[in-house]
Formats: sequence, structure tokens, C-alpha cells
Amino acid sequence: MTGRKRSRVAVRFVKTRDDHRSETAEDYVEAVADLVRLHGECRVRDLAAVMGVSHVTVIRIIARLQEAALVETAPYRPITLTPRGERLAARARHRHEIVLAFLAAIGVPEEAARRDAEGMEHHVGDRTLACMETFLAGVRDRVPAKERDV
Amino acid sequence: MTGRKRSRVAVRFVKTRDDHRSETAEDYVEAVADLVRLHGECRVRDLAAVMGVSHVTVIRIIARLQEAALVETAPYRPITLTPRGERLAARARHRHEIVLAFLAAIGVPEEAARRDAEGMEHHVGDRTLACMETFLAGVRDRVPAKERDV
DNA sequence: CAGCAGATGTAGCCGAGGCTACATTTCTCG
DNA sequence: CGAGAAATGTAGCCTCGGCTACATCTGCTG
Ligand SMILES: [Mn+2]
Ligand SMILES: [Mn+2]
Ligand SMILES: [Mn+2]
Ligand SMILES: [Mn+2]
Repeated sequence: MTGRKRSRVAVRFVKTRDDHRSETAEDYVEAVADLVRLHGECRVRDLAAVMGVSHVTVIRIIARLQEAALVETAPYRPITLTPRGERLAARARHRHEIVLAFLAAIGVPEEAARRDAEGMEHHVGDRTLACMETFLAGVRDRVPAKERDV
Repeated sequence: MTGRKRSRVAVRFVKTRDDHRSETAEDYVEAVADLVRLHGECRVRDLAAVMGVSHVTVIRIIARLQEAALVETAPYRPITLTPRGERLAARARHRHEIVLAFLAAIGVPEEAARRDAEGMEHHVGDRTLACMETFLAGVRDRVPAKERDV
């Protein structure tokens, strides 16, 4: 390690920074999908309220997501997902749900689980996700649906 | 004025952004502590190698951490932790170790666990951390040290 | 159907954290 | 001792994602 190039350890930090680069896209398409499902349409103001940022921040981010062909919008019009956006939203939601259910399964209280899952989800790789699913399946086996609450 | 109608959901995203603001400090003081323990001192080039960034990035970040009274350094000299920095490093390492051990305990392979833990750790709140520790204690109970491997 | 309120867009600021290119300092070693 | 290499620092550029202030558009409602 002494005075060498990029250490083996560095790949972890590079991966984490990479996760963060995709995080905004994932959270936004997920939010767009939710808003369309819940309110029929997704407006800039809705996203601003959900994400807890100003409408200006939303506008700039949406512009980039349109560049990336994840959303479609026109001036003063609602925001919709492209097929690519839909697919990303579905993947993001699936992973989000598993992480959330997993935290609940190990006993984390509802609200804390929701809060921590929002950040953790973006760092959960395929292997970890698979282990969470296996764990959840085990819990379901041991405790049949009838006896579970929530 | 713009963000008056912040939804209840927004607190999760605000919390996640907050986690990210403390992330750099946590990872850097942890790395400084590790390097001092392993090599006797921590130089800019070591941090650059470990974090996988250029030395310029390290210099700027270290300057900010010094502002925050977490590290101490002088031009062309090694970097050390202040008492505050030591405490933060200890907390960060403790949480990091638990998250890593927890992932291993649910069956995530070594390298994947190390990679995912590096990002996940910063989003693990006290409640979640406590649940992970409880889970680990349970595993240790059920499978005594001698029979555990991997 | 006109005006106004609210939604959306634009301009321009900020800090964090990436980078390259070049300047300066330290330190090793012949 | 005194190069020259390696380490460190500086200048200046970039993107991302925050923000406020102000401009413009849309859609209601009186
Ligand atoms: Mn998220
Ligand atoms: Mn993160
Ligand atoms: Mn760490
Ligand atoms: Mn980390």
C-alpha cells in the first residue's frame, strides 16, 4: 500500500460514489411512478413536495432525466415516464420494497425502517438483495401469513 | 417560500441527504485512523490511494476536516486526528464493523459485503444498528464460535 | 373574458467533490 | 552536498444538486 497506486480498498469507495450517481434517477422515477399512480399525474410541485426540495431543483433534475430518456415532459405540462423510465422505476421499487421489508423483519420500527431504507437501498447489490430475499422467505415459512401482523 | 408544502415522505429524503453530508468526514477519519495504525503515519498520497481519488481532492477535503477540528496537519506534513476526530473515527468504525458482520451473517459473500457496507453504513440509524447487533448476538448464541466459519 | 394566484421557468449564486496542469517543497541517494 | 524524483500545494475547470429572486405562463373564478 505504501506509496502505491490505487489500493484494492479503493474499489469500495468508487462503487459507493457510483451508487450515488444513479441514486437521483432512481428516486425520481420511483416518485414519478408513485405520483402518477396516486394522483393520475405528476407535476413539478408534487415532486418538490415529495423530495423536500425547491421546484427549481426539480426542474433541473427532470431536464437531465429527459436527456437520459427516462422521463418525458413539455413546458408547463405534467411529467411522464418513458418505457426506460418505467423499467428503472419498477426495478428501483422492487429493491426498495425488499430492503424495507427486510428491515421490518429484523425488528426495525416502521418509521425508522422507512427512513434508513431510503438511503440504504442504493447500496444494496444483487448478492445482498438475494440474501435479503432468502431471509424474508425463511421468515414467511416460519411464520405463516395468518400469524403475521403489520 | 417555495417548499412550504413539504410532504411527510420528504423527511426520508432530507435524512438521506443529511447522511451524505457526514459521509466524507466519517470515511476520511476512519481511513486516517487505519493508516496511522497500519503505517505509523497518514500521508496525502495514502489517502488518495485508499479513497481512489486524486491527491488534489484529498488536500481540499482534509482542509475542510481541519476547519471542522477533526484532523490536524501542516504543509507537507502527515495528517493526524484530533481528539474529536478520534472519537468520530471510533464511532464510524464500530458501526462499519457491525454492518459488515451483519451482512456476512445473512450470507453475503465477503467481497460483496465489504463493497455494500461501505455505502450502507452511513444510512444505518441507531434503531437499525441495534437490531443488527441483536441479530448478531442471536447468531452467536445459536452457533458457538467453534462451528462458525467464513 | 379578464385578471389574478399559483405553477412553472430562468438567471445566477453557492458548496461539495471530481479532475488536469503546473509550481513548489521534501527527501533520498549517488 | 546537491541533483532529481516524489510528494504536496495551487490554479482553474467541471458536474451535481442545493438555494433565492424574478419572469412568464395557465387555469380559475368572479
Ligand atoms: Mn432512495
Ligand atoms: Mn448513500
Ligand atoms: Mn466506513
Ligand atoms: Mn463508508
